[in-house]
Amino acid sequence: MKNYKRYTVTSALPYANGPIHIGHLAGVYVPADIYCRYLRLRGRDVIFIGGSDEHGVPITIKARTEGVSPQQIVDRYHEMIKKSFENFGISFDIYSRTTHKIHYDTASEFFKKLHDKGDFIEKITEQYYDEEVKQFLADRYITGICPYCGNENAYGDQCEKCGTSLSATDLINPKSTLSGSKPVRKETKHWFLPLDNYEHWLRQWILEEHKEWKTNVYGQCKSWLDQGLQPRAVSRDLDWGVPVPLHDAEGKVLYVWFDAPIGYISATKELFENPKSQIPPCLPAGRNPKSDNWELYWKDKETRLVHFIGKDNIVFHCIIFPTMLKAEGSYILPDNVPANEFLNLEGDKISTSRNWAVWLHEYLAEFPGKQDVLRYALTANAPETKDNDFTWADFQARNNNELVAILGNFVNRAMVLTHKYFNGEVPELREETSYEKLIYEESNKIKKNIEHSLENYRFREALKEAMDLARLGNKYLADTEPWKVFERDPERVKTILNVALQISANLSTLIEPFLPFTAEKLRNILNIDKISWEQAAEVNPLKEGHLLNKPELLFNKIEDEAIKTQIDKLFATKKTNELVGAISNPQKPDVSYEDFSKMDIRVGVILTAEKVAKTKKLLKLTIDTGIDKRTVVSGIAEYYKPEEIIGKRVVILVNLQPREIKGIKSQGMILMAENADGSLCFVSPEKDFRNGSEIK
RNA sequence: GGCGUGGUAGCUCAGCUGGUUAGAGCACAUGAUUCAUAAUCAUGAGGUCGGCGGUUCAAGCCCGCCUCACGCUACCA
Repeated sequence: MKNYKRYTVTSALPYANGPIHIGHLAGVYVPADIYCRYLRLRGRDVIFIGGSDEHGVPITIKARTEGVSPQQIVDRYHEMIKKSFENFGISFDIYSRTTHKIHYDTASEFFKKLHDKGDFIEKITEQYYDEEVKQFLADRYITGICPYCGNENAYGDQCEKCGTSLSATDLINPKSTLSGSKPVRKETKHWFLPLDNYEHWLRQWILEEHKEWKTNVYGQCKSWLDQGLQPRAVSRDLDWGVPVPLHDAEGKVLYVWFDAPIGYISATKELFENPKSQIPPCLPAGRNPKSDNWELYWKDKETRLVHFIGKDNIVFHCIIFPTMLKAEGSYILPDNVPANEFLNLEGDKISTSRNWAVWLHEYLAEFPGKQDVLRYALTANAPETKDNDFTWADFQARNNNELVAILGNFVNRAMVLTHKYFNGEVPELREETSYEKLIYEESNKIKKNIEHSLENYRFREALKEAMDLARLGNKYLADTEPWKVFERDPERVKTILNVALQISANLSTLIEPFLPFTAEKLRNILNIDKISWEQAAEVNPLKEGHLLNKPELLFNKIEDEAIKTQIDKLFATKKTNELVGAISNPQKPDVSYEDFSKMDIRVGVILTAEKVAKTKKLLKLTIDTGIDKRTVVSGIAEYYKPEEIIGKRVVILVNLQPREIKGIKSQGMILMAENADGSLCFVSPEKDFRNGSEIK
């Protein structure tokens, strides 16, 4: 493996429209923090970059619905996120935000350079424009009638009623949500990054030169590359974001996915502009940027750039951003992108909108002083290779059976025994037996194992290995039984407790990346300063006669009630969600009888049914409508098997404009009832009426 | 439908280029022990390695088909 002089570590910029939850932590921030703390402990030159991603359409929508400005929204969440990260001990060198001026300048400059080099292609397309407020409308800002299900309030990108993804130009009677006026189509120009031109290079760079990337990352990249890349728009018509830095670009901003990763660069610049004021309180003293030149961290070949992200970000960090960097020309490329999978909560997907999450700020308030317990539980069960499940029962078990019983207990045993026999002074090391030599060897081996695991982004494994040192300590005490030996051979006990305390001191270093608060507490108990990684498990850090502080428990048991409270809270959320789901959609506006009577709805019967090839949802049906026998394509394959529904009596809208679907002309629409969960069922006449009977 | 990733002990996961009786942690059982937050230590039980078929002297690992989970993508009344 190449030896790098310095490290630039980034963690995905959280989107500033909501707080941080355990999914973000387990997937991105905890592993990134462990990695950086480890590197710092080893004295490596490293910067750890974070910040809020504050642009994009969802924030403008949230602002609009709350009747405040986008800036107010992002201010609120940025502060909240920043504070909870600090409290949780995520040791960013800087936690910046994409609304800072330095970011606007950096992103503009970046865009401008690519533009001037002719790296973009320009395309003119037609989009809706609101003449009243003189603005192009993002798809989300347009509502209208869904052409498929008739929902009156479909959004321009998606109909939330039937789940269909739409293009704004599909909507019937489009309406601007800004002014309520009818938008007009207008030509607009946008800039596209021609990813397809970089395909060959990307294939070589990823598929040939980075075979060591995690299989999920590598596989996802290969999938994208094999499907072929398309030019990607890097600008939007919007008034919230970094303005496109060109003369003819009024009302246009950089697409949030273009500007966000540049945020890593602008945050780095900001860090070096004013390093002193930026030191967050949670940063350990031995903080590390060893140069004062930000460019070294982004442009020097001897810098290792690592992006910690969740799996939803793979394409941006492995394909798009590297292409941007490559096109710009002066930047280095990521050496690795250790993307994690997702964390579920008690068996269900974490969901911000459904409030199905453990929110960091709430955890910190409800479990004060227990940052490390969550860090431990999330690391031990990190979704490194597949989606994992967080349960409160597991959280409790990790604390009680591992942190308390193995780590906390070992340290406490060594401390209590030393106070009991030697008044809290580190006793002298007398004659060492082969067992003590074995302990030294094993300790050193454990350290090497942790190093190897961490260098390869295997945090779960590394944590387990760190705990092995506490296990070793417990075993050592059980085997040597100092409480028995003391009566007949106190000299031997001196050696035993000396060694047990050395193990504790080494633990304070080896657990530091994972459990920084506990490491600090342990050092206080032992009354020692930080021990460097290089020294840990190499020399005995404690001097004979060194006075220890009073024993203090590193962890306390978490009782069932505390866990029950959390589970009850989630249960209440679930109940609320069910109630919300049970509320029927409000009645649509009145229609005239005339409008209704335009629809020709008939009783029909299904004659044949077959799956449409290469689709998941579609069945091709032949219906006897009483008028004729016709073909209808229906999206019900997830709920009905073709053979089950032949002969089924159904209700069909026969005069719906025919539409070609997957090359099949569909004449009409089968009426279905939809349940709250989106499942569908047929609507049939109660009696055996003849085909072609009209429904009125 | 296509592509990707995963399906190994009750739970969470290791298993390198195929090679002796498939491993670890937690949970469980038994024993030891009492310095310690009834914590610890030892031993043990527990697996047709998602299913079926194939290649091979030999497959958890290779190939084919199927199935389930998650993601991307297509198509979608």
